[in-house]
Amino acid sequence: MNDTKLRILDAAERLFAQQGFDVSIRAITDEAGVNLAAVNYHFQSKEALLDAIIARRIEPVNKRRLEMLDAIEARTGDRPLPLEAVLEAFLAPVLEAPFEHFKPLIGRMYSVPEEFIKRVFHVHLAPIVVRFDAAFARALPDLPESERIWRLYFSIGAMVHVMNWSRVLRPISNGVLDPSDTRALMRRMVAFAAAGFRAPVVENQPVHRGTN
Amino acid sequence: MNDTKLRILDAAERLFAQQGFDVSIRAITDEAGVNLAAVNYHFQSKEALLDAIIARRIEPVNKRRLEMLDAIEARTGDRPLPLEAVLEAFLAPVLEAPFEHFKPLIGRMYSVPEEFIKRVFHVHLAPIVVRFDAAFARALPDLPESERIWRLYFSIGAMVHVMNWSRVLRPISNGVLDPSDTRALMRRMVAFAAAGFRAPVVENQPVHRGTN
DNA sequence: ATATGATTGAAACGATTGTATGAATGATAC
DNA sequence: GTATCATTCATACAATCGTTTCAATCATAT
Repeated sequence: MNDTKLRILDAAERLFAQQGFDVSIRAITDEAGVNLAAVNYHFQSKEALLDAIIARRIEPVNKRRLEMLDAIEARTGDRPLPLEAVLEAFLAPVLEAPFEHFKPLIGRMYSVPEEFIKRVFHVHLAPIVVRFDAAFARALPDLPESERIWRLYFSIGAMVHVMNWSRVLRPISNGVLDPSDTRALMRRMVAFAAAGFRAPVVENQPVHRGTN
Repeated sequence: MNDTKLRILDAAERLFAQQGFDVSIRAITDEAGVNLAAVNYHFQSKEALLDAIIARRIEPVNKRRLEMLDAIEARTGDRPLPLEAVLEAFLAPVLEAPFEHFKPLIGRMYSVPEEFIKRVFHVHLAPIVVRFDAAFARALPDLPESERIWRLYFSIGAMVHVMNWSRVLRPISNGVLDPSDTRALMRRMVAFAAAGFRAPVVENQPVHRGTN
């Protein structure tokens, strides 16, 4: 790939992750050390640049997620899929992605349902969600569909929230939370989500209010 | 309160919830049917207006959360706090808030850790989190502190994510998810988070990869 | 009725935004 | 070496931004 084009991608990714998606093109080209017009030359517009940045990082992560899921299904045969393994296939490639600014970048992306993000969702996210929902159905055949999808979204929410606050979790928790240990974080999240997925389905009655 | 000031608050809240925080002051004053200069007259700046909008909605919700927690503690005495009830006190006032644009508004707010949102966090959110963390500690006395705080953040993430995507959850789930039934949603989330809180603490070893 | 202070109004400010233009420079093929 | 195409450059454009100014209008108290 062209050198300036790469420099723009890297600089824009860095600034988007640090300051949000409303960084000016001038700030990007300054950071990249290239001319102002280079963005509209190599990409058509600022929005297309953003698409390219997201795609560059999401694609390999999604590829890894599907690879891990394929491996699980291959070695499981016709038996129910192991829930923790499916969760790991869904979470680990994201939480442990080797891209420096991936967490805040994706965290911001997930949380701003503007027009452009709906497009990103349909292109990059929806196929993954559909594929994994089928896997969760195979892991929990007795769980009703709506309950299963709700719990998948709860799990995604936990993941996104940690990505979003990864830079501030340590200070605001007085150092108790350490998001840099991605392996331990992944195990914690898998344990939490797996238990949530296996929770008894709530009936149409008030929640328990008595003793523990 | 002054009429124009109220109209600005309502219009800005509506537009912020619908379009995000980068709505122009002109769009707000047009929507409110007031003069452009009214925003900088009644509030000092656009940022102060945003503070006022957030505070107006968060304060009564937090008040309700603490009331419910107080009631739980009062009727529990020295015994361990009932986990589901504490979760309900934390989640219900948010999920069932009677403000029309509350969900997308708070959803956006939680997910944009800009400078202003750090201030909002310290003013409105941190005291609540500290208070409820103590309650969760009383509900789960054997759960290590770091694990407890992680799981609280996972639960907050599930809540925020649903708030953030409340307007699109139904279409992208083909109508399976219905966020408008806040009572049922609250029960589902309590069941999910409670099970997550009670999950066995993960050891320092790879997650289970074998059969289910 | 008149004075006083609060509020509203129209207009303009300087700064910044994304994008477009056309000349200058670069590299590559013949 | 020269022609051809891709790339870079400085500059300008029109639009929009948050904020300020100051006169006009309103409400209220005396």
